Amino acid sequence: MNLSKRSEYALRALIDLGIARELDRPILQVGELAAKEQLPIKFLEQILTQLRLAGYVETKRGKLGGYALAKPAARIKLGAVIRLLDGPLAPIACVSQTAYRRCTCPDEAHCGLRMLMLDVRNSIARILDRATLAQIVEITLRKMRRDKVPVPFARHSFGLNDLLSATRKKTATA
Amino acid sequence: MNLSKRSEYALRALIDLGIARELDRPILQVGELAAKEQLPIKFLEQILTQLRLAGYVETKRGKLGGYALAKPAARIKLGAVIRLLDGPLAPIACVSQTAYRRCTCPDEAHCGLRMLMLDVRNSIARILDRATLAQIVEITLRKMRRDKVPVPFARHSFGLNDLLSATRKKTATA
DNA sequence: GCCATCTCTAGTCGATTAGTAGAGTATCAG
DNA sequence: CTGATACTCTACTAATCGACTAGAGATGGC
Repeated sequence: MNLSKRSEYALRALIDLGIARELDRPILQVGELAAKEQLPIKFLEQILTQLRLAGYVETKRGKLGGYALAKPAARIKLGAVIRLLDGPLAPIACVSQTAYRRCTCPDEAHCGLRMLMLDVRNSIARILDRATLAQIVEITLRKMRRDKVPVPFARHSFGLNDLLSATRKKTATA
Repeated sequence: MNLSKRSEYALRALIDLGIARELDRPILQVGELAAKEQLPIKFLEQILTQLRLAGYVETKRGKLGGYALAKPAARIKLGAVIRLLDGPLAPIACVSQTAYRRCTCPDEAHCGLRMLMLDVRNSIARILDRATLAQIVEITLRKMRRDKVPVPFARHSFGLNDLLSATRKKTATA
């Protein structure tokens, strides 16, 4: 019943991107993400590319480039992300809704194991297909604030870039 | 979120043993099990040995030997069987109750992914740790009878052995 | 044009999965 | 007591997968 590292890293990165956007830092570089989550940078890069091809993130190259969510966090279902990277949620293929495959048991309709696993798969899918990135981000932020933990990606180091983008934003929304 | 073939075969074999016992055929040979479930015989043998070492089945060697459940089906929790063969139920180690291990995320208490996966793991465990072999066997048998499907392992071929054991049984219970 | 950043392709290395093979040992019928 | 039958134990393997690593290439801002 394992989640692969691939999926784990993908979700952690997406959550970070969601948090960052919430804090008005829509773009993060792969290096920042890797540092914050302690992930191997090149591996994470691959994963982000996969997320890009699937339309979850978009990228900007060159200086001040990076990765950003490509759509509203509320429209990113975590189940779909896991399916993209790890394949079906179902423990065995004969109970998968999205990638059904017959198993070797002689009579599927009366297979006790199948009934049980169908139950498990529905339970997993109910959670993961309902959960959106926005929900996770919101809960995470709320918990961090409640516990007075420093929130990541907040712009505490005011370098030139930060000042510039802050100014740009203010004038834009004004 | 995969169940390994190992676990799948183990559960199918246990269910068969449970059904067989219910039909007064407490002992099945590995060949019968493999034939009914279409499994590679030597692989299944290995798995059954593992189940024996863990106390789920017991064996009789020699002619008329085979495998039988070593305890009441009601006391066999399917979650425990899967844990034995596949390891923890949890999708990631940092939410496992039986085999917790810290993950690399910087702050476990405020990790959104962890909260989500904890939910998933509890959901899986709730099903698999409650489900007993007896329940599965009962449901399976009921379904097969309701649909008038021929029940496996019923003694329809009356060979000498069957007659003998039937007689023995009658005299014993009389 | 320079540098930071993403992009693409390939390779690596160990672990795991799903088996096979075969000699050994216990049991029971006859 | 002997032979057939069935489990037991150890070893091996081939393929796949998971989790990276490496490095040259493309792109964009300044």
